[in-house]
Amino acid sequence: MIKILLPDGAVQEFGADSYGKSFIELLSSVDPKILNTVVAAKVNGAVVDLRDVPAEDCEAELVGLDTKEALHVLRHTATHIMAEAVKHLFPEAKLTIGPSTDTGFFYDFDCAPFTKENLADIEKEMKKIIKSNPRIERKTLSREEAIELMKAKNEPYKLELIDAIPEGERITIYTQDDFVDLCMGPHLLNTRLIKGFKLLSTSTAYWRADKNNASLSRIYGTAFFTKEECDAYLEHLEHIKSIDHNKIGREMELFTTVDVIGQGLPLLMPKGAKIIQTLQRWIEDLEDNEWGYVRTKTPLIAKSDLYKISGHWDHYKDGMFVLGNEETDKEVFALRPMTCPFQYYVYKNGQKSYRDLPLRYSETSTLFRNEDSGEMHGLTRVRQFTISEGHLIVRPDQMVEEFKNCLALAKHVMVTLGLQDDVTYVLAKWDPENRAKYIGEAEVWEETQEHIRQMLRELEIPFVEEVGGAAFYGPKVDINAKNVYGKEDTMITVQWDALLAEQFDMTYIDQNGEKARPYIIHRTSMGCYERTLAWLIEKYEGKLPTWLCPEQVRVLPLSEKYVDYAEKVAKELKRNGVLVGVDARSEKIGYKIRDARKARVPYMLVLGQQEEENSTVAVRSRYAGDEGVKPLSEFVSQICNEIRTKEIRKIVVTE
RNA sequence: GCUGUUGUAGCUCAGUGGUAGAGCACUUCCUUGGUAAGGAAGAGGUCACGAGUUCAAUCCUCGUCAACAGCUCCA
Repeated sequence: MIKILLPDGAVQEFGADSYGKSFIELLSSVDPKILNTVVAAKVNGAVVDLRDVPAEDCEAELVGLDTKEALHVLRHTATHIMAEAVKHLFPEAKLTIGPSTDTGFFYDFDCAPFTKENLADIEKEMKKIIKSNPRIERKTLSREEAIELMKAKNEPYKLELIDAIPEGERITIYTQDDFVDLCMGPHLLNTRLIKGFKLLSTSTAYWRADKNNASLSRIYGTAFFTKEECDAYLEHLEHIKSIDHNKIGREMELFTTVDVIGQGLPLLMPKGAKIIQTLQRWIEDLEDNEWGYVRTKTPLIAKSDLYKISGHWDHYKDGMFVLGNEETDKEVFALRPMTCPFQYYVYKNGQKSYRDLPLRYSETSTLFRNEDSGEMHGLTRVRQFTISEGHLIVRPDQMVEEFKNCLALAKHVMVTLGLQDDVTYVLAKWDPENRAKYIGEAEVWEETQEHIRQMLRELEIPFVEEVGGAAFYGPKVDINAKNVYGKEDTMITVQWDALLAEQFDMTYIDQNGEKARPYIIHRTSMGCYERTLAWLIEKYEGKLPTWLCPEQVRVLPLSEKYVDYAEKVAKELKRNGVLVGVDARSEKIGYKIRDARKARVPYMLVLGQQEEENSTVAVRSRYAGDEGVKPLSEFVSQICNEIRTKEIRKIVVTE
């Protein structure tokens, strides 16, 4: 019996006389109109083509146009149409792969790179094809037939793909017009469903994502069932561009880059530096005063000998900035890419008792990593950056509690920054299938991971688990965040390390008077100040919480005769720890308000509301609109309170 | 690191084989107490850097540096 759940909610059953018929035929027998509202079928969770013949004991639902799966089908078909258009215009282009993605589709061709003009031509050709509404047909071929076909079509990459298909798996091709592609499907029945599409960009990509392979020309595009959705998405892309930290961070004069200084070396300007200073002071005080950390300050460079002990010299030399020449110089130095061994030697100064532990070392640590030249991006991927790095040296019996506290601190930081809902906590585990990569016993790994799992639950932190992501010495928790383009970066990490203490011969004297190995926790509470700033800018669209703003209030005298008064007000605010600017220029108030908005200043005080000085001021808030007229003292205490409590105000976009 | 695009005034961008333009910003003066632009005048650039071709290069060629996008990487 074949059961199909129809769009109207009814279940249609088909008996033996319908066996061997495709979904298309079955649905047509019920009502041909259904085929205009569905694009695929779903059997046991897998999306299958309507051209498929269902099994005799099959239960299927239909994939309607409003589903995520349908969009993938649509986009997959769109990328085929694009490939057809490319083949029409550039017959020499060789096909490779062209999948749909969550936001659109792409196709990689082996041919000369495409230009913007090419893109417009290809789009035109696609429109022509869609309008002609070609029949999209599917054929199942034997391996030999498929090989012969692709040989005849002169598609070497497709031959390679056929080669990779496991023996016994069905090989299908889809055709429309003169276009043939090796493809598993499913695809649309009707190209006219593609009502809105747009080719977005070109780039290159390596064949099979391997940089030793041929460089292919890729075209990105997106497609929707309606033109409105497509337009809305394009608008969304524009919006994203307008909140990219790399754009508005420069506009807001938070940072800049300079050719002669170098790649990945942004300059933090006064406003950007102020924000980072605020973050840094907050974190340092928090760690030292409330979480029991002690501070170290260790060198930014060290002899190569140190890195030879730590293993970096052998495994990470390309990633380090080396000072000097190994061949000719007596001593060679390198800028540090991490702080671990430096803090280990702080620990190793003097014998430690079990009573000394845990020792929580923290350092606002500047690191240098010689990233590949194409990797740099704004403030998120740089060659010099500063993190609040810490190493906790603890007794094994203290490990769980200390690890949990590190997670709790990380959560506190995220919550205070208003970012807790935007991050993913990842428990990176070992891979039991690949034991060679890890050190230690399986039971210990499983036990440790269960400890961490338990901690995350107790702290009410939602998390995902990732097999194989652990460091070789132990599991870790990474706190990841996505930028506006959806790219994920690690913001904070807490790592369990029961191993390195041995490599560095770190010991303490236990209760029995014997030498024992401590455990180590590597952790950050603010992973990278530069990256965090970038993320804050994007999250708040440049409108940072007041306590982080480099300028929290701007005083705007309505005319020059209020300038003195404005300065008095500014002084009063400054005395209360508020970062304040005064705009004394004599242009119309409109200019001043525009400038303050451009600088994303949370509050504006418009002076001159009343004849009598010191009585009241008009308060405008970028976040909450016009707050009206109130006594200055009331306003001062309001904003001071807000800064003290690190209140995250709800953002109301008024621009 | 790879591929492509880009680099002209503080910003956004035009433009040309015969050593440069616009709008905004800036400065001065006038005007104006009120929510994104009142008027007038002025100042500003080795056209990223270096080499080559040419009588002549901002423009053409090559190299370098940097920015952007994608890929690849991220202990």
